[in-house]
Amino acid sequence: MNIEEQVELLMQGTEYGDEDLKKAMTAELRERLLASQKEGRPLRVYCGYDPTSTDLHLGHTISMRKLRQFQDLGHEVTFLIGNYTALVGDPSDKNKARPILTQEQVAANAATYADQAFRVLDRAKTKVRYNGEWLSELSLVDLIRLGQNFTVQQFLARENFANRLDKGEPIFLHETFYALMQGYDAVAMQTDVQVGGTDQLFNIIVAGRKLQDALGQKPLVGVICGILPGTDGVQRMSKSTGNVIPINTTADDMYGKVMSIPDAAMGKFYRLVTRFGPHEIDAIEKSLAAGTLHPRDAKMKLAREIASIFHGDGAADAAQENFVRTFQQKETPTEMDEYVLQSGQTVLDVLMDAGLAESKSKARALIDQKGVRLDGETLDRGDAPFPHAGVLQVGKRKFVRVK
RNA sequence: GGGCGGUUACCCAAGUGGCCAAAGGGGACUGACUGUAAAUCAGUUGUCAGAAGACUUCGGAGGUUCGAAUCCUUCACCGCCCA
Repeated sequence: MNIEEQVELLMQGTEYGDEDLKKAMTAELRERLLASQKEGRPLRVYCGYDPTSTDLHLGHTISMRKLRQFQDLGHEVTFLIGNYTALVGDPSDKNKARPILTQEQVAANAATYADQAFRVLDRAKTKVRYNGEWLSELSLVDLIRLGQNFTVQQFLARENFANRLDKGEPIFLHETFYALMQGYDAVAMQTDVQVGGTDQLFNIIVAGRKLQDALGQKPLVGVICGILPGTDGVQRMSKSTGNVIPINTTADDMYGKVMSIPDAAMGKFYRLVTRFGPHEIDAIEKSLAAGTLHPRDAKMKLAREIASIFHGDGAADAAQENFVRTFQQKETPTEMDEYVLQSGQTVLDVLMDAGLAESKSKARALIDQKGVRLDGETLDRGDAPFPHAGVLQVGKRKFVRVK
């Protein structure tokens, strides 16, 4: 892959919100890649993760995919665990008071986090480091000196803060330290390239570059990844909006959830979380536009790719077969959970007990809505005894074999 | 330290004494249709009850009232302004 193609790949899916900045970063990246090639020195690339939660979803993997691209091009990638920042408690996506994590919790979270990350990253080529390594060494004086490189106005101009100021939402003082701490990470690791989401634009472009410059290093190149929408196709994928595609789920579920995204969102998914390069994606979009590729097939390709990343080709193919069988041919899946019928149970009892409904009210609603079938026959009496053994179906995609 | 305001269901948010199990939006779920778990349209979304209805819920705890998400007291957390 020549340098131009590398630049194109590495800038795929990036979003700077400003054309000039994007041009500048693209140019600097090109320059860095050329220098790296000439000197035979891999670029030092990193992305930081605060292990505050353990349930990763597809949205979290965007930056990992980007790191992987650097990795595949032979650069040195560090998966930085923000154990020190996590101890402080990041309030940036504050909704609820974030509990301060203990060291043990952070370590445990970090372990599961890294474990999930290595489904995207190449474990053998990844350095794992903790920012407590150097942040815990900083004294108050050091912090003050770092702070001397910034003005309050710079922080207030930051979109994130400006919005919150406008809306009367809290801005915690230590959030300003956050940028400094993160910037110092870049310095401590002598970073060439830092990867992050658009919410990290300030921390990366302003804080990181400025501190490096002030401390005599060449300012890093920021690779700012775009935002992945959730299953609704519009809002950012996030647990609180309930539109996530989790990493720790079955291949079938993952495949199906990807199939449920609106057609319009496919482009972003292709660019942000798959292994496809610019030319392949381009070709797909051209055929879509020309009508030679059916949107459903484009989405199936996407779903298979994503399932394959996390579960391997075999499981992804099986998921695809199941999908076609169940939803396109309306047949029952080959494998399903089993439930042993007990005497005297009503339809409602079985729905509840087999985990197909959370409450009797919900179960009743499902029956009223004609969403409950036994061997293809719609059941309309919840209080009636369960008729007979067979395949119990709730909605389009929940099946249980009742014995 | 002083003054004012806020805390509502999965999320956002309306509601300022009965018509409130609580508007609206998002999400989720179901049905129809389809090209798919897309789009579109319709419906459901506290719990229990076959139903009428009953019970629990609006930051926590008390209180006023025939009646409270709404008024009072107090506690907790948060915001804004002034210092």
